[in-house]
Amino acid sequence: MKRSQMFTKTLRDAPADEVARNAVLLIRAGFISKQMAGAYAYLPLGKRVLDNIVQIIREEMDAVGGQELLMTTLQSRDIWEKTNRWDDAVVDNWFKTKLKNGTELGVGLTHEEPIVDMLRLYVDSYKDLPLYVYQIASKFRNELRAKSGLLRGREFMMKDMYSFARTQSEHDELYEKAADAYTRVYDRLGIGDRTYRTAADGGYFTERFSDEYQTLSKVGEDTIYVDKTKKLAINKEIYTDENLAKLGLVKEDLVEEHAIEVGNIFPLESKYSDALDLYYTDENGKKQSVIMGCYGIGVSRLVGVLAELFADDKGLVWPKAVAPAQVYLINIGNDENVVKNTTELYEKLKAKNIEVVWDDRDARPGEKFADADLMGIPYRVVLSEKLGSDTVELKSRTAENAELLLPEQLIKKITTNA
RNA sequence: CUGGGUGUGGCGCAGUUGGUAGCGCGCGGCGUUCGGGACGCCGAGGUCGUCAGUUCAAGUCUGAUCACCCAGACCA
Repeated sequence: MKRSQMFTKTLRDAPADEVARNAVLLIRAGFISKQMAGAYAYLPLGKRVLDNIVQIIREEMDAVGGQELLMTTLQSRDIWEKTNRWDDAVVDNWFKTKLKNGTELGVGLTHEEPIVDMLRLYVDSYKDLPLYVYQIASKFRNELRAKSGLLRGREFMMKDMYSFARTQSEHDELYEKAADAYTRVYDRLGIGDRTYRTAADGGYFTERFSDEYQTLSKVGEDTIYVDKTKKLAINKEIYTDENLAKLGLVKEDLVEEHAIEVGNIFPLESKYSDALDLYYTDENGKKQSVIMGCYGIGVSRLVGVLAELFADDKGLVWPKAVAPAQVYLINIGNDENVVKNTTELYEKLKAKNIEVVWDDRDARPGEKFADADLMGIPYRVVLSEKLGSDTVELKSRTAENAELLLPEQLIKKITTNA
């Protein structure tokens, strides 16, 4: 993509109505645009990051047998009444709307009810189970207070998966398989080393513990106690001697940390399946309850988490796995040969399927460097008269110094490291 | 929802005791520049969040309202 054709621009000043680092940087760099408190539009660069994260999650869910589908945002009231989750006194962050004829509808804040209700048509026999289904879609929650940029919005992108098992032990297997998939997702996103599986309150869903995935960060809303050796943690909300014993954690090994919840998984037992009449017939012709689990990842929140975590005083620093492009290509000056060589390199990189933003604007070097840094593209490549016609300069976003290479060496280096 | 704060060209801000709006960035033109956000000259762009009121006169005072930010509570 040529920079001169991108419709977004970078901003020198931070927006006045944002304080959160993730929002400030993402807006300044032209990745997102605020529509209202808690609702952000994704501009081309931000959309690419979001898509890259989505793709990683999709691959890992598919790898454990997840089947992707897409439910509707509009939800009918009656199924939510069956589980007693329609009443605003019970679930207070609903967005609700009405049909012209007055019928009340819910705007999807989660999808247990509609998914279970829909599956009644397809799940009859023990032969139809076990099953994982998931979707990646927008969720709407009427939070009393949106805050922290992408970390807590009213409209956000979420991956929600649901598992359906015949027995508790089969469920436990599915649950752990999904947990492993979560670990792989966070590893691939570059936050595996600071993300902990964290025992938490099952909340509305279950008497058992749920598991949150918490990424250490000083801006996190949650307080957790981490056992770094065991790679486990416990949320402050259930931090009692009794629970520590249950989890096999020892107080002396725990460190208090702030963290951002980047995922959570819940054992649901048969709470929803029973309430919505989803049963199966076993080998003996007997009606049995379906044991469920649900598994959420805040996809758009992850964009914010990565922006928040991987940034320096110059701007964003994307991990290669999610960066909107791998290379920020810069020609310095408008010398005929430099432009010609840059054009050739640009075409070569594209031919190798390396995503590249070419800053072809008639701008001064400092401005191009500043934008390359602000946008956080992993590699910066410079061509100039000074370097001569067969030399290009490569600098990684996190490196202090640049190195000089031949164009072919550059391509080789990027393709092997990318 | 409770408490605190903020709304003035596209963005970031200033605006004295009420007297008809100004700066920086950005934008358009010309010229000089060209390895870390250059410089000069010229130019376009604002019913001061909205509504109502006080006043000869309101960006400035009063009331209401909307929006946004922060802290807390809330977040199944």
